[in-house]
Amino acid sequence: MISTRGRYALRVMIDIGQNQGDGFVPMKEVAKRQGLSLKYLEQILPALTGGGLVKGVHGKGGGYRLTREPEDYTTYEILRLTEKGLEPVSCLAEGAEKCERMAKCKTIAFWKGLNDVIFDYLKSTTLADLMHE
Amino acid sequence: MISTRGRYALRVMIDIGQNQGDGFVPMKEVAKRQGLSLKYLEQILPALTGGGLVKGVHGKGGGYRLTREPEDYTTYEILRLTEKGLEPVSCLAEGAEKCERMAKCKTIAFWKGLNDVIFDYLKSTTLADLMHE
DNA sequence: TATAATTCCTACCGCAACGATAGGAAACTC
DNA sequence: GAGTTTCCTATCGTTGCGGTAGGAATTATA
Repeated sequence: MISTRGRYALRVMIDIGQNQGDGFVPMKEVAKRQGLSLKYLEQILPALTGGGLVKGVHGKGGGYRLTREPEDYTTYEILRLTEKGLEPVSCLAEGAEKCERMAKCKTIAFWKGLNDVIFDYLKSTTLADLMHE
Repeated sequence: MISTRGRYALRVMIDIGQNQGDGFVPMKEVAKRQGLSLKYLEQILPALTGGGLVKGVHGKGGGYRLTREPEDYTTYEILRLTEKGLEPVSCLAEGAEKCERMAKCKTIAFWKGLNDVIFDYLKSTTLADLMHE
């Protein structure tokens, strides 16, 4: 289940892309436009700047800008940075402790297959696709 | 994220299918074979009998049997009965309160698309596929 | 009829994550 | 130095997860 963190991140990225012009978009405005809590968004955005998806500048006249063209972001990377785990089952997650039943597990291939269709979909959709919806 | 309820349900269904012969499979044996808590499984199985996926008989010599052939179960219906919600975002869930932003929401089509690839995958995989893994 | 085995029902519990709210520090502009 | 904005961290109430536990109802067998 995708949480609000990832969903809001997507909406924020769209909003920035549509409003940045050649300046910076302050979160205060995004929060107002999107009807979201500013304080909550402030908690999400450092993950996006940390991943290099947006550039944030402090102070008056500051805010955020995309660092690339919208068609060069996949939804996968936006969600990966903001969600705890995108994998549909915990044993496929990154830092998962190895399951000793893995070898004879009859369901693991099935879960990997599910993981693949999800990741393929997320990697094939760009921010530009969402902006021009 | 699929929880242990759904994952265990899948493993239990496989186990029953492989061990039922022409009798009934007691959960006690399944729990031992699968290394799972009997008490926890007892909590999951009523959902499956309620959905008509297995038949449970009480008492000595009792246990569970599949009600159909393994190729006639999709993983979708097994998970649907045992998981809270399979939808990747809450606004697509069954009893979700309607979002007033739905009309101008730029992400809803994206989420529906994700929902579709997941459901298609789950509906195209049968219990027999898992048993013969 | 008694006993053992099995499903089924319900309550409880500790833990972690979610979805924020809040306060303030740091950085930047004018 | 005043105002604005990002950034960092702490806190909080609620909910769900992953069980444990006890016992009632049902059935076969001795």
